[in-house]
Amino acid sequence: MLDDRKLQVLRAIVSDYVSSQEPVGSKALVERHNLGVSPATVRNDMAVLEDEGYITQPHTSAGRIPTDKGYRLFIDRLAGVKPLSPAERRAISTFLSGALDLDDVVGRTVRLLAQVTRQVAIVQYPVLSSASVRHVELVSLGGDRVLVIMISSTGKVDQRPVEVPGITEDELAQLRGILNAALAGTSLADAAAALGTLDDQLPPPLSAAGTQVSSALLEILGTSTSTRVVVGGVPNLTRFGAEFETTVKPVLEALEEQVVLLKLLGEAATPGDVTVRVGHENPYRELQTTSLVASAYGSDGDIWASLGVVGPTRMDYPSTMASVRAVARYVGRFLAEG
Amino acid sequence: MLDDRKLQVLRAIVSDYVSSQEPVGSKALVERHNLGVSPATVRNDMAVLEDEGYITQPHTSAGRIPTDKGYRLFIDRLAGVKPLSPAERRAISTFLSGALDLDDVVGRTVRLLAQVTRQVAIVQYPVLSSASVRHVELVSLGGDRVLVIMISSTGKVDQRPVEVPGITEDELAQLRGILNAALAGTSLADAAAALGTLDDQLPPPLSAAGTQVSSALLEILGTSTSTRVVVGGVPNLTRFGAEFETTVKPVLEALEEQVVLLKLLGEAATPGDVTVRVGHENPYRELQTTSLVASAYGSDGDIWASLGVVGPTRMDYPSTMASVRAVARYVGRFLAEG
DNA sequence: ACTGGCACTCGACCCAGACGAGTGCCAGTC
DNA sequence: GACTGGCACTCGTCTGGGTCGAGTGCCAGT
Repeated sequence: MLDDRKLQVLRAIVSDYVSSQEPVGSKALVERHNLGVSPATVRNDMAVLEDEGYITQPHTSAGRIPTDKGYRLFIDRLAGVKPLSPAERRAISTFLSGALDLDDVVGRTVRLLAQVTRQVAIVQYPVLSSASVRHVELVSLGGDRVLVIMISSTGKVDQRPVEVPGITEDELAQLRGILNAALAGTSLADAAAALGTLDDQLPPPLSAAGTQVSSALLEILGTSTSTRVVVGGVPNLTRFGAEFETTVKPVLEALEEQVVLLKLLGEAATPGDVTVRVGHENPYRELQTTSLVASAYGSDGDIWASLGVVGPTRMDYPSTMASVRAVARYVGRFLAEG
Repeated sequence: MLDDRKLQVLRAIVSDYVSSQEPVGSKALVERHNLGVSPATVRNDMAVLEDEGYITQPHTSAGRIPTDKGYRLFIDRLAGVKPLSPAERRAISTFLSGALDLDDVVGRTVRLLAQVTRQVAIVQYPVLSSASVRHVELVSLGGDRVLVIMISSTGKVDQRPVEVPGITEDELAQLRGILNAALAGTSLADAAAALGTLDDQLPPPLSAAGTQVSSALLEILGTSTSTRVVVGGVPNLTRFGAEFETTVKPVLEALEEQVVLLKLLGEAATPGDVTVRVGHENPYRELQTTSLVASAYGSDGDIWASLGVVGPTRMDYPSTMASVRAVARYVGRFLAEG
């Protein structure tokens, strides 16, 4: 059905179209890639590829452009891995040195990814159900208010204020000790359970406060497994194409929806490997004119979160995939050491 | 020079152009606003207004559009305050109820502002040199690493890891006590000074650790006076106009530059009042096709930070200004109570 | 000081024609 | 049977000319 040369033709179409943004015809194809056959032959091959749904014509007298299905085939079977340029390699291996804290790491990562891929970059804050509670802190805010702080083993800090009428500093210290004894070192998943049994065991003067505090902690644990994402490189969308209001607006809207982005990245969950969703393979209508290239990152098969880029379906998949993979690996390694 | 009617003509031009986005001619003006004079008269007035630089013609056979100078005059002398609609009023007074923490407050604010103004909203995290240190916390991360955490009276939490070789839990507790005794309750500005004198007074076993920790605290104090900004409503830029690559891209780029945004908002520092920068009044070239409407927010003359919106110069100034002012006031009040 | 009238400008729109890239098909060749 | 050269055909893009009309500036008249 699809012999070797037809695949080669498809590959040539994809690569020409990606670089020129214009429908590619048989003659130009033969000229630029030495296929060893005449334009007429290529035309026949193209007709077959079109029948099979891999390419399409915008209009009768124009060249062909790849369909989503065509890109898919290209990615699965035709894309060689394009090695990173030395400059990119260098940028990736140095961009995190000197990072201050987690915010800084994520911020730098998103900027780097946007820069090397020239697409919109999306980075999810690391979160690990396998992470553990490092420390719980209770701080009196004066009056009846107490700030509950939880620090996880990733260095992430969450806080939440609660109302605890009439608690003394001593009681606070006591409660702090009990909480840390019970929670410190437990995984985030176990911590929730531990909190449940804890409530009953508190001495009466603390029980009211304990209920308040542990419900705050539960909230923190809850939100802490669905973290934020950060987006960068939005200006790159301007290279998207002419149709502004119709094409770019939905994408911008999707990018402001944390929930959508989280789901999107969440589904790209195999670490080490790069997941690509081309156009309509994407479940979100707003993003069906785009492709997502994403990868999970983590350490030793332990997935922390995902990152990736979103761009027009006509993107340079080989190098984008290479960049995303490289960045994901590097961030994983950096955070594991850090 | 500019008699009453000429000003009225300018006002009419601005308001018509803002709503129609198209150059407005003398005839249409007379029809829509009952100026009581003929188109020819209006034309004469327009000629004067054009001489003075308040309006301009895109091309010879077109109507007039306001210049930046025209908008400026409009804002200073002609814009009546447009009262908020009941729906807006309601939205503004309820959008913060149930906010969880500072992130949530800022996030909700930026969304609200973007929604009611239909522009790009920018909200700066509250920061107060007049704020004080609520609490300093040191948490051992295992090994030689210690996490330094500072909580300010706004509820903002900053952290930074430091290397402190061979410190014991006891010493950590001791240091924590000393630091809190010295810093808790002092303003962020005074805290830096207090840290300086503290170093000398530490008992020898703590002095090495103390140096590390206090330099981390100084960093936190430093960054804590120049906080982050959050941007929302970017999809609203699609209503900007046709010229995409040339007009919108620079704006998008500016919006990704935290530094630029901070400076921009920083200059809009009078609380309670709304500052407007029209087009070229703006120091940043990327934003000279836009207007900024901003206001500081705070409590009792105590400025915490600023918020505002960025949009095309042809925006509805009266209602945008009303919305920004209302939101700024409400957030200030909310945070003061909260 | 205002108005009605008039000549003028110039962008927007429409139409027709030329151009050319690209196609599909077919008969011919290796 | 696979490939090729040739050819008629399609159709989007570009160009140029012509019309239309909104809007202007100016001027003479009230």
